[in-house]
Amino acid sequence: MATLGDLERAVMDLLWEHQEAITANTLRDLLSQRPSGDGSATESRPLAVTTVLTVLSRLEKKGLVERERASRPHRYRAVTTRADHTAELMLEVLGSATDREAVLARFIGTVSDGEAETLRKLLGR
Amino acid sequence: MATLGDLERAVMDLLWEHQEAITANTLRDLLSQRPSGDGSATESRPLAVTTVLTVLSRLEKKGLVERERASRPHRYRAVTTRADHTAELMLEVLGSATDREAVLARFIGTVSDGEAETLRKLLGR
DNA sequence: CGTATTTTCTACAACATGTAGAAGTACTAG
DNA sequence: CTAGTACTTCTACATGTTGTAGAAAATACG
Repeated sequence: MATLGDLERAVMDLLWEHQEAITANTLRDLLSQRPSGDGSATESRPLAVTTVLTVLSRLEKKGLVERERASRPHRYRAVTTRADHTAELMLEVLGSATDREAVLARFIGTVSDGEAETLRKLLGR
Repeated sequence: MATLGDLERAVMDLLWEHQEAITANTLRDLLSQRPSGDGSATESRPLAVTTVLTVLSRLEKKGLVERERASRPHRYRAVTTRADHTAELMLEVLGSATDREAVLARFIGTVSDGEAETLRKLLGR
């Protein structure tokens, strides 16, 4: 599976938020603003741009990101939307099971009421 | 997330197949029979029993396996069913999304017809 | 008690990820 | 065209995870 590390994840989140392709420098700036998830006011030193670039090429290799090599500071964008990506992951997980129906049963049984309602709507009753 | 390696996965698959708790030695034997997934006729890869034991304690630490320390050759069993585990994973993935509805929409859109039918039944009021 | 079995400790190679300096390439102002 | 600047690619290392197993310790059996 394509499991992402924390930084990779943070980068993808930013790319998913921006429909426009953005540069590594922009990403670095955005990353330095964003608190590192745990809520602690860790005003840590910003990442080196090379760090961001490394992560971006890794994400590119994984097929999650593509870059415009044309524009001088290369611009990067997510290949899929976050929703697509997440749905794909879910399908991948589901696909790994031999007993799909049983999985779906547990899944439905645990999902929130609101989500169940959403699903009902989506499945067009 | 709790991502499993190939061997860990193979061990879990075997434990999930056996409702009875089984020993590391039994597992090793079962593993040596099982072809390594890729279909190649790679016969016999006799793992050392310590290897299996290491993997089992890691899985125990991850909370996926529990062991009966009482019986002399310890016996191991999966804590949850495979279906439960898979459904949990799916929920975890879904939970990581900010736009749950969108994810569910893609998910439903991609699931096979049969599965959609199953879901309809499961959600059936 | 001595030996065979079982379990735990310790170790290492390979890979993934976070991190970034060094070195190379290209673009712009003179 | 040239030097300096901006950008990209290479290379490197620390840490953590997983596959793999020998060495050492614990336990059971005769």
